[in-house]
Parts: sequence; structure tokens; C-alpha cells
Amino acid sequence: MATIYEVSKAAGVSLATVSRVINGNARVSERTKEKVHKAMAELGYKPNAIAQSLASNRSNSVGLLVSELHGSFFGDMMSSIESMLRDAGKHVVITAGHSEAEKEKQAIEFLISRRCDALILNAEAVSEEYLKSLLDNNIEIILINRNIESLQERCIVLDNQLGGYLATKAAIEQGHRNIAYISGPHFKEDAQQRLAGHKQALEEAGISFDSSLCFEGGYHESEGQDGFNALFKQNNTFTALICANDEMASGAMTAAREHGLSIPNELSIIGFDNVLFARYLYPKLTTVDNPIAKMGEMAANWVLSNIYNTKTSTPINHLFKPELIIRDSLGALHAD
Amino acid sequence: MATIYEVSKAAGVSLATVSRVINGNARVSERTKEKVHKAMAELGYKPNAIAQSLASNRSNSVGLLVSELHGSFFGDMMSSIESMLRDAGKHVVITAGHSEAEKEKQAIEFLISRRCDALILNAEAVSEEYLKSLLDNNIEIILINRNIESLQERCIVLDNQLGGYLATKAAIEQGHRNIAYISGPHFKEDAQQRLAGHKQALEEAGISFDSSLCFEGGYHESEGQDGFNALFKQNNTFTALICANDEMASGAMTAAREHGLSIPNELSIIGFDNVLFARYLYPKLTTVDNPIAKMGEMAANWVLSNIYNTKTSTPINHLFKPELIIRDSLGALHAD
DNA sequence: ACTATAAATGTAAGCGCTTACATAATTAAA
DNA sequence: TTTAATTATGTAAGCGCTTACATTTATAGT
Repeated sequence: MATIYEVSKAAGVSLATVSRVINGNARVSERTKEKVHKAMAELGYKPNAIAQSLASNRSNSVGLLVSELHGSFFGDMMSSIESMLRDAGKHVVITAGHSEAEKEKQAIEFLISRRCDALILNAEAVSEEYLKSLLDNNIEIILINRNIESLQERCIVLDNQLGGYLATKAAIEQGHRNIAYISGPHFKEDAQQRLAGHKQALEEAGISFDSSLCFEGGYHESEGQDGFNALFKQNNTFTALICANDEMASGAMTAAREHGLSIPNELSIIGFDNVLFARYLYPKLTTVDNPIAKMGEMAANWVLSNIYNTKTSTPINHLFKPELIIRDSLGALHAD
Repeated sequence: MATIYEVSKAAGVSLATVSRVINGNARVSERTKEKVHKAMAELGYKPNAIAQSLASNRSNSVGLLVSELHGSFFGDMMSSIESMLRDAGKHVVITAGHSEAEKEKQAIEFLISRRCDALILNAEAVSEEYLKSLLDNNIEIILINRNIESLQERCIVLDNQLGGYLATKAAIEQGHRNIAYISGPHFKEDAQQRLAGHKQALEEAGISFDSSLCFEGGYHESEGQDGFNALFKQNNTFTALICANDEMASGAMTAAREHGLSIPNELSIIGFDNVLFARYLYPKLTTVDNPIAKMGEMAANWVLSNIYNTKTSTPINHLFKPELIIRDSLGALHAD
């Protein structure tokens, strides 16, 4: 693999000049520019990004930490961030934290060790202190889906409570009073907030929260099934079931059907996130839209304008509002 | 950020010694080892991976190219590769190629410029020559889902034709004779092969292939819908529909239902891939299992044993056989 | 105690770039 | 022309590590 030195020799100029034409950040006469380009082409020269990073202390890459590499939600997030950044000529280094503090730290440290210019973090398990310590060490971070009071301007979050509220309220407006809830894992902020929204809507309607109608899942399909089964066994009077994400909603739907319930006639189900497959479920899932792709873009924008100064600073929206998407899985309560 | 130099000063030893304790690849006395560890801890020292790579010409990271960052299929693939490699202390740098030759090249070159020790490629658009040229330049690559005659030992593929064959044969065995097919994009190898398998099964049963029963989609849900609609309008005599992946199958199911067809009574549908959500569709999707996670692990294993010599070489399986997963969306043809 | 060996540590030359600074070439002004 | 101001190019010192080689120190054998 050819080095800059070989190029400089072939072009009959100095290292510095070659570097200048590579980076285009200093004036070089047209004539030598051509010579250098020719030499690079002939040698098939590709700059060694590692050496560039070491010398310049910039890597043109941004780190992205997600909880998982699979799943519609994270997929959309990675996708939107990557395409926006790539369009700007930046590269994304993705790692997974698996919602475990230790693994998240490891992943973040990997990104730092690779000298990413900025980190976009969907960090769920790591402590607030740790995140702040990163800033103290001059690591540029922006958080998606996590709200830290003192780091407001670096947080991009969804109003999860509002989302939970909207879902439950929609059920109430259809006449439901016995409403079950399958929550995400309580250690996750978003799960807590969505549940809080649920309770808020219940309270507003004068319905008291019944913990036997609430199941804690882990955001996976199978836990939607488990959740339904557990709830149904324990207290099968509910006519609506709110799930903290679409995956669990689809699992719950499947389980409900196995119990012979027809949706939405006998049981209404509402999801959360509005992932792509929600509209391909049967019945089509009524859910709360989570504009994760937009949030990802916003984070990418933030990096572009704050780190690379490459964007006529788009005003950054730090708090996104979810919307209810009405489809077929929520029905009016029949007075039977 | 502390450097190795500061550590060496704090510990009262030379740079080289610090480097030795970091890498653990040369003998250092217990006493100095301790001194160095203490100094590192006190300074909060983290090796600069960039500098390490430059000096050692190894990066301990492997590059992964996938077509998209979203979607169940790629999600499973990324996930299995990452977790296996991470367990071995290696890191994965993921990029997306978006099935476009130019973007795939760019992505691969990025990975090379980051000096990844090996590349795991799910390259769909880039030419065979290009891939071979990488090897000529001593880039260690292993291909997933792509079969190149002369690179057999670096290819890990699924027997897609067998998969297509199994799906169609299953329909035939249930008495279906009018079988429609929604294919993936023809420029993709796997799509072609699956279709070939379909044709093979047809031929074996003495059914002639009818191109008006075949629609070319792009592997997305919406194209499953479009496909069904187009086929149905044109020639609605088919009683079974084979789709080249589960996403399109779910789209087709939705569209079929909108036309009032009941599945599987009036129309049987079979998918391909057996992604997680296939079992949460209604009816549960009969499909062909694509062991992508295992294939990913196999690729990771290959890297571990061939590049890092870190694995008691697991025998590498280069050709995976798919299996039919029977669920509810395929039914026997009613003699009505 | 005295070598011969082995073990531990140090020295210094890179790895392939960027960039401040110095120098040379060009252009414009007088 | 000369000189000053610009513009283009070169020189060389790093960036933070690894590693061949040299040197020193410890261990064992006699």
C-alpha cells in the first residue's frame, strides 16, 4: 500500500504538498495539484486514515452506541444517523451496549480509543456521573433517549410520558375502563415514563391503577406473550391492553388470539413506537409514533454543526412529541 | 488524556516496559508490572488505539459491511457477529453499502483505511473482480451470502436454491398447482437462486412456469403488497403465493386480506428467512429458515481462527442448508 | 567467586501522516 | 528595475505507540 512519501517522490514534490492537496486546506498551484493527483492515481494511493487521525487528532468518524444491533427501533435509529452523516462525508462506528453498564462503558471506551470526533449515545445503563465525566474529559457526546437535567442541550428525547398518556387516553375514550399494561423493564427511563403517562391518563379518568393489571416485560415479543398470559390468568376482566412497545404488542396479540380472543372486538391492543411492521400486523396496530429516525437525524445534525461546523446550524429540537397513530387494533368497548 | 510517556515517567520505567505490560507479550518482572499498573490507574491511562494501530499495523477490529442497518435479517447478522467477536476482545466496525456498488466500495475503503484486520462482507453490488483485487492487496476478506467460484474458502452461503425449492415443493405437496411468486430484486444473487429453486420445484411437478405469476420486488414489505396487488389483478387464479422473504410475505398477507381473502383457506402464503416476527404474524408464517445468525458466527469464527489464531479452528461450514418451518399460513388446497 | 545463560529493561528508529515555520517563487506597486 | 507583499513549496518536528536490538541485571552451574 503506497504511502504519501512514495506519492511525493513520484510527483516530485514534498510530503507537505501532497498532504495539502489531499486535504485541500491550503493553496497549491493547479500545476502541482495535477501532478500529485496523477501520481496518486498511478500508485493507487489511499490515505492511511489511522495515520491521519494520529497526526491531526481528528478522525472524521463519529461513534454510535446503541443497545442492540437488531430490532426495528435501533435499526431505524442507526440507519437515519448513518445516512445523514455519510452524506456529509463522515463515517459512523457502531457498537452495542446491550443495556449493561459494563458493556456500555467498554463500548464507549472503544469509541474513545478510536478517537471518534463525537459520540452519539443511546446509553441506558451507564450512570449519569459517568456520562458527565466524559464531558469533563472533553469527549463530545450527545444523548439520544436519555434526559439528564444538567445536560439538557446534549439530550434529544421523546416525551415518553405523553406517549403513554396518549395511548391510555385513547383507550379510555373508546369506553375502556379495565385497561391492562405491559411495561418495558423498569430500569429503563423510557419504560418508566411511558408507564407514568399511563397512570396519569388513568388518574385523569378517575380510574385507580391496579398493579395486578400491570406486567413488566423486557421489550421483546416473547415477553408480550408472557405478559398477556400472566395478566389473563390473573385477572381477565380487562378489555384493553397497552403495551410499551410494538414488539410486545405483537406478542400479546398472538397470545390473545391463542386464547381465542378476537381483536379488537373482545380485546383492544395498543402499541408504542410505530415500527414498520406495526402496519403489517393483523389487525393493523394502533400505536404511538416514535419519531426515532428524526431524532437520529437531529443528533447527526447536532454533531455536524457543533463538531464539524459543517451545517448552517439547524435549530436543535431537544424534546420530541409523540403522536397517536390510529389503526385497527383499538376498538370501542361494546356494551355487552 | 495521559500518554504512555507520562505513565513511564510516573512508574519510573521506560516506554518500552510500559508497552510490554500493556500488551502482555514479553516478560516483565512482577514488581515493575505492579508499578506500571499503579501508574496507569492513577493517571487514568487508556492506550490510544490509533497510535497502537499505526505502530503495530494491527487494529484489533474487524470491519463489517451489510446492505442496510435496519431490517430483521441484517440485524440478526450484525448481532451474532458482534457478540462473538466482542467475546474474543475484538471490535466490529459496521458500515452500510445500500446495495449500490459505489457505496459498497466507499464503505469497504473506509474499513480498509481504518486498518481493520479483516473484513466480513455482505457485498451485493460490487463486482467479483473488485473483491478479488482486495485479496491481491492483502486485504483479508470473508464473504457472507455471496458465492464466488474461485474464492470458495472465503464464502459462507446459504443454499438459496434449495430454500426456494423447499418452499414451492411444500405448496405443491399441499395440492397447489397455481403458485405465484414474489421475487427479490433480480440483480441479487440470492433472489435469483431462490427463484431458480421455485422453478425447479415447479418443473419437477410438471407445472410450467408462468411469468404472469411472478413479480419482482425489492425485499420490502410494501413490495409484497404491490406484488400481491399486481398479481391478483392480472391473474387471480393462484392459490398459493411464495415470497422471497418474510417482509414481502407480510406485505402480501396484508394486501390479500384487504382483498377479502382468508389465509390459508383461500390463499396460502410462504415466506423466506424465518425472521423473528414471522411467528407473530397472523396467521403464523410458514417459511424457510435462513440460519443467518449461525452464518454470521461462522464468519466471525473464520476471522478468529484465520486472522487472530485465537480459536481452535472450528471446521468452517461454507454451505448452509435451509429448512422449511411449518406454521399456519400454508394450507391444503380445498377441492372446491 | 567466576562464567555462561537467561531474564529484564532500556534505547531509538520508525509507523504515515499533519502542520508550524522557514524559504523560495511569483506578482503587484512604485 | 526594485521592493514589498503574496502565494507556493519545503523542512522538520511531532502525534502515541511498537519492536528490533543493545545493555544491564539476575540466576545457575562449577
